[in-house]
Amino acid sequence: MNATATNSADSYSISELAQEFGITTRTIRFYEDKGLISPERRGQTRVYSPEDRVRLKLILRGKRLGFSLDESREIIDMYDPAHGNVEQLNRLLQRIESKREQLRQQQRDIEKVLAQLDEATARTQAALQEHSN
Amino acid sequence: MNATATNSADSYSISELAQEFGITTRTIRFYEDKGLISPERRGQTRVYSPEDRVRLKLILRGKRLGFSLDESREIIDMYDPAHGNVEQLNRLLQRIESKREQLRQQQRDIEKVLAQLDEATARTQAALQEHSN
DNA sequence: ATTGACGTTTACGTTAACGTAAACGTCAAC
DNA sequence: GTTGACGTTTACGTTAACGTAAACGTCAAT
Repeated sequence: MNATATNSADSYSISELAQEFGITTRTIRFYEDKGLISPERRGQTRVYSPEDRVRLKLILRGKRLGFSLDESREIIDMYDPAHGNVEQLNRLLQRIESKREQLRQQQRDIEKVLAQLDEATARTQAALQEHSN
Repeated sequence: MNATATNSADSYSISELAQEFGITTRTIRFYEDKGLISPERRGQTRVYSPEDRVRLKLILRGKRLGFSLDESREIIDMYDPAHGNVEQLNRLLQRIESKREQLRQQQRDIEKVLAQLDEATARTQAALQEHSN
């Protein structure tokens, strides 16, 4: 009765996710190879949970920020309950702060480039003015 | 009389730039191969102007934002006087706006990830609390 | 005149992140 | 019963962005 949701519960096929995020199934399997996603199997077939979907979304977000898959994995791993000892937890806090600083740098970089683009727009419009004379 | 500025005027050697920006000379030559920088030659030796230095800085900024060298080149090329006809100038405005939109997306992404990191910090500190009991 | 520090060119090697193709299984539809 | 859509594994290919090594020139210092 529904074209997109063939399955019973809250799950997705690989091609559903591929289409939703505009990537290929090959890419999704590649992420699995790299240990970024671990879908269940119904026989041979991969079945993706909402959590898997979220992880995929986070990976692609990291990608847009120029993060490598390893970096994205790191950030994702920061999210779940830290199950380590005190030393590990403190190192985690360090890594988090380090990422935070990197992102702040990116924010500054973006501001600079946006300012550049403003100037570029101004100059281009000025050049267009010339043509109208 | 000066250790860093051997040359007469406002110019840099390849190793000076490499050291300043924390990259290798190989990398700088690679950028030249790709047509991103075009230093002058004093005989065989490359001599970099302040403009070359700025271009290098812009390349590295793009790199931090996850831009490819081609994308960085595009942005840099947007900066100089647009020497084309009206059609070209209008296409340039389009590309600029497109880049702007991409950067805005990155800003949103960064905000999301920063929020994630805040949560991660909170959970990690909570886990540390557990250990002190 | 040889040693270093710095520069050069040429060229093969490497890693990440997939693309692409082959060869096959499966299941509903015609 | 075969066609087509979707899934699978296996494996080789590709592009970007450098790394690394070889083999050499140059110039100041010892």
